[in-house]
Amino acid sequence: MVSIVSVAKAAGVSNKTVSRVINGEPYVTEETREKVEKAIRDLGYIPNMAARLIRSSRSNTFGIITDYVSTTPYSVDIVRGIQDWANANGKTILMANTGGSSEREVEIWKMFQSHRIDGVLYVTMYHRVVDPDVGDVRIPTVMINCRPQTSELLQSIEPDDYQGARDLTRYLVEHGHRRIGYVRLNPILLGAELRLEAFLKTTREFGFSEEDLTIRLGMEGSVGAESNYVFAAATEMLTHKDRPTAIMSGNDEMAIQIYIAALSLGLRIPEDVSIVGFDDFRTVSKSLKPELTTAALPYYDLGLRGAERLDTLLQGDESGPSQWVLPCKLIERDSVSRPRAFVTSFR
Amino acid sequence: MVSIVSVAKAAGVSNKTVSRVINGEPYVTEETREKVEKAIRDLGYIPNMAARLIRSSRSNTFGIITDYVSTTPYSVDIVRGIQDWANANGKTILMANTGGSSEREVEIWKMFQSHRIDGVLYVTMYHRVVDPDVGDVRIPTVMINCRPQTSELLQSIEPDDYQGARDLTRYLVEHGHRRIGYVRLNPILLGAELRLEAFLKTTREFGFSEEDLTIRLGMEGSVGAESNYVFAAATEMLTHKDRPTAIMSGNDEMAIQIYIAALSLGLRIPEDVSIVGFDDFRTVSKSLKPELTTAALPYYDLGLRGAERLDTLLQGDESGPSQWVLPCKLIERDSVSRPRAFVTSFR
DNA sequence: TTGTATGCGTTATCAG
DNA sequence: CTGATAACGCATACAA
Repeated sequence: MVSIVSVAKAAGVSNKTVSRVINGEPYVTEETREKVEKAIRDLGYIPNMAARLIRSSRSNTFGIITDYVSTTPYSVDIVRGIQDWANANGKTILMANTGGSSEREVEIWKMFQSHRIDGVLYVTMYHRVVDPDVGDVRIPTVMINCRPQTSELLQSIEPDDYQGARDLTRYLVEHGHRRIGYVRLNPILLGAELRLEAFLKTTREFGFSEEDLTIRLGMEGSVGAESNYVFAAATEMLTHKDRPTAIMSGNDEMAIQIYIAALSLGLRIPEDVSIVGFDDFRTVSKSLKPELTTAALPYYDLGLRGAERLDTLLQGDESGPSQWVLPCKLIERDSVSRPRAFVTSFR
Repeated sequence: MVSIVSVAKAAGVSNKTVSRVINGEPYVTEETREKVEKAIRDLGYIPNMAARLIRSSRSNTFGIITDYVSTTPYSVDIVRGIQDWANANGKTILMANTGGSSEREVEIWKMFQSHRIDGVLYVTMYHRVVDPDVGDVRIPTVMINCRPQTSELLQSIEPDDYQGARDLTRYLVEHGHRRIGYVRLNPILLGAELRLEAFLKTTREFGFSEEDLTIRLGMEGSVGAESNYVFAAATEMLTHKDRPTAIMSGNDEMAIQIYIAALSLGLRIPEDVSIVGFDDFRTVSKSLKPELTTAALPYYDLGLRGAERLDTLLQGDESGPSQWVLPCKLIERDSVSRPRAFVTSFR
């Protein structure tokens, strides 16, 4: 393996001079610099990070620890956001996932420690509360898409499920819907509660009563082994005599079943039923016809900002909120129109 | 930072002895070993990988280089397979993705080199032919889900799209379908060609003629910016007077649109049209009602086997085929039945 | 502007 | 079985 010494020999200078050139330090003649650079090119020298790290206790490496995120389609964008930031800022990424095992998690923290990682990004697939199993390892950490159970002083950055659901609800109301169905997410997810709460509160603000709302549970059970009631729930809602003119789906994935239920009953979307999703999971939201109006979870930004935040933290800047929330963006597509009854009665 | 020397001091032995214990080398008294292990625990010592690497030029680290894989829902399972293998075998994973940029790719190879990575897993999101942009870096590499353009001696491991499509076609034929529609994948994907070829050849073997088959292009254009004709193509097929009794979809995602097209036309699935997908992209295939019969791409195994293969390669074992293909598994669910006309005519 | 000596945490050598 | 010491590739202090 070609080292700094061999380059020095080839260029006829000392190792320190080579080091200067590599690290762009001043006080090197243009001439010397060129000589060294040529030698580097000729020998194909590439610096050895490990050796560098051993001296300067900054590895310029971030660790990503995930639960199932790398396993699942949803939140990979978080990882992409992190990677892009790391790429742009010369950091390396070490990645590992726990698969839900607490033992494995302790091992991972040790592994991170043994690589002298500068900081950790703790990422979860679903927006949820977690209890990191750090063992006795202590590395600066930013939590992404989750918040710590214990109120430890861990920084976190999360999506604003509440605001997203509120915007979606308003959007429906402003389109004239007065009977709205709601298919709930699995209650074990943080988003389930936040989104439902926003829906309930917002409709109440608009003067809706209990009878205007039909709320059904779509899924329950542990992640990966859920019971799925979405199709049945949607079918039931839509066959009711006072059926809702719009349905709000816990997420985009569940909206597939709502579409199918509606179409199977001969209902047209959006003329007979408007539908909105949540997440903007493109594979689904753009495959549905008409394309699905939904709220985009700020996954990519969560990753980007999280990495950025970790970096400022590492530079000793502890200012800023310890819990940070990023807004969801309403994506208007074609699955919502004014309800027919409503349009008719106001003509 | 607590080092091997501090442990040695605490245990009252030499650093080499500590090293022996850590690496499980023989020739250490049980008594000494326990003394050392206690010191390690007490001090919370964790080995420094960087320092270790500097001596023993094996980093025990694999690099994963992806195109857009970490960006997309599809093939994350490949990464999971790799991670699981790495985890079970004490390897660390360094991950980076090119986002399609060739410049970036060269940088990544350099970065890998500078970390003295043992080997690289080159992973693509879609099954395709690639031309790795290695620069002048040379690291043992296994390609996953893709094959090299130039016939360099790079090992590759790929899914058997042909066999998967053949099995699916047979399945349809064996269920009595004699008029089959086919919605093609984007032709820039390797799978598009292989799957279509299998479909054509298999139907021919069963004595189908051109008129029995309706083949339409579902998507085209560069990845991420495709033109999408699936809904229109399916609608057209299904309104034809001699409409197919079954449709084979290029993949599961496209099947969403086929479902919607069918249902919008008042057709029932599978009674009026049977539908099969490809990929077993669960989020979709299990959300569709009836659940989608499809062929599962062996993503997880691709990752697992790929990592395993790279490891044997690194141990100097060059035997085995340079191109290895893993079968797709037919996943039988509820979107296929015998065609009504067929059943009737044989009663 | 350049070079020399030393140390980082580990493993390897070889003598005890 | 155990330990003293060198060596890995680089950065840092200090000297020239």
